[in-house]
Amino acid sequence: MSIYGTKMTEENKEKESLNAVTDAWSKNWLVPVLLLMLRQWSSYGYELMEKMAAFGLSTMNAGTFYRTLRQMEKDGMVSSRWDTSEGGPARRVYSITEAGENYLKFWASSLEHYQKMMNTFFQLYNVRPPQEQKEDKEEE
Amino acid sequence: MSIYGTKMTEENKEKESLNAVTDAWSKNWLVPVLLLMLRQWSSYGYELMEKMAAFGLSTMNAGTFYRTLRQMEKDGMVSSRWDTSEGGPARRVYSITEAGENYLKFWASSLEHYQKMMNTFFQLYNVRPPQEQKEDKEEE
DNA sequence: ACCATATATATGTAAAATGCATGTACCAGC
DNA sequence: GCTGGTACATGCATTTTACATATATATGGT
Repeated sequence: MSIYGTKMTEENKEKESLNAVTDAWSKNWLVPVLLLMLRQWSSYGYELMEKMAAFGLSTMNAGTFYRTLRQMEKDGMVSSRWDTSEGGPARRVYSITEAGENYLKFWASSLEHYQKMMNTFFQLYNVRPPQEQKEDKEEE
Repeated sequence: MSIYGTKMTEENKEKESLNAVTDAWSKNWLVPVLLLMLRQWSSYGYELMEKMAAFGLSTMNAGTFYRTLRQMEKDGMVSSRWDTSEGGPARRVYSITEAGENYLKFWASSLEHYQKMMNTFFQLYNVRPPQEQKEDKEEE
């Protein structure tokens, strides 16, 4: 399965720059979405990675993904314990912490600021369709 | 650094994590906002930097800012020429290119996708206030 | 038993991005 | 001459990221 580590064969460049943008989004959303998931059920890296893919966030490679989780634990947003009850290799099961809940709360509030940015962007974007004034001088 | 949490000197933890998030936003918005500005008038780094600050995007340091512009030129989104007509040091004046316009167009369309993400986030965020189900197991 | 595959996590390392300080240069005012 | 503002650039150390690889457990096929 290639949820992770898909290498690009370099023939479709538009798609490439498209991914450049969506990847930037994903990077910002990774932590909050993980916290959202963990707020519902505690879970472990491999499963979270699959859910992220289903969520539409093209995850980075697995290594970085796991390291992100460990970093979140260092930052106190989640805590982890080993689970060997199921068959197969042991799972590191993460649970959201109080600090993680607070981070989510903060994230939600900051989205409003982001909403304003988006509105401002569209205002500026729609106002003047790109005409021939590129070679102007700037006034002061 | 720990984020927004249980164990921190509480000096100004909110401010710290707030900046962590808004900086991530700013980084994403830098290129599209620069292109928006250049679509209106060609301009140069120093002026663009001031406008960005006025725009509310806490810019990175000047060095990285200039490097970003040069990188945008390498990527074909802008083109530049020297302007020595005004007094003072020469200015590298940037103009948006066709590719830059296309990038803006793509950015605008991707914002719609982003809008959906925000809505999904809030749906999940508002549905279940954090109760005591953290210690659940996952089903299959 | 042997081997391939899927599951599950982690790390070594090189490349890329970033922050910070510093350098170059032009001009105005004192 | 000296200082300060404007304008752009680079050197270098730190941080972040991608990519490949390593470790370990269980299952199914031959």
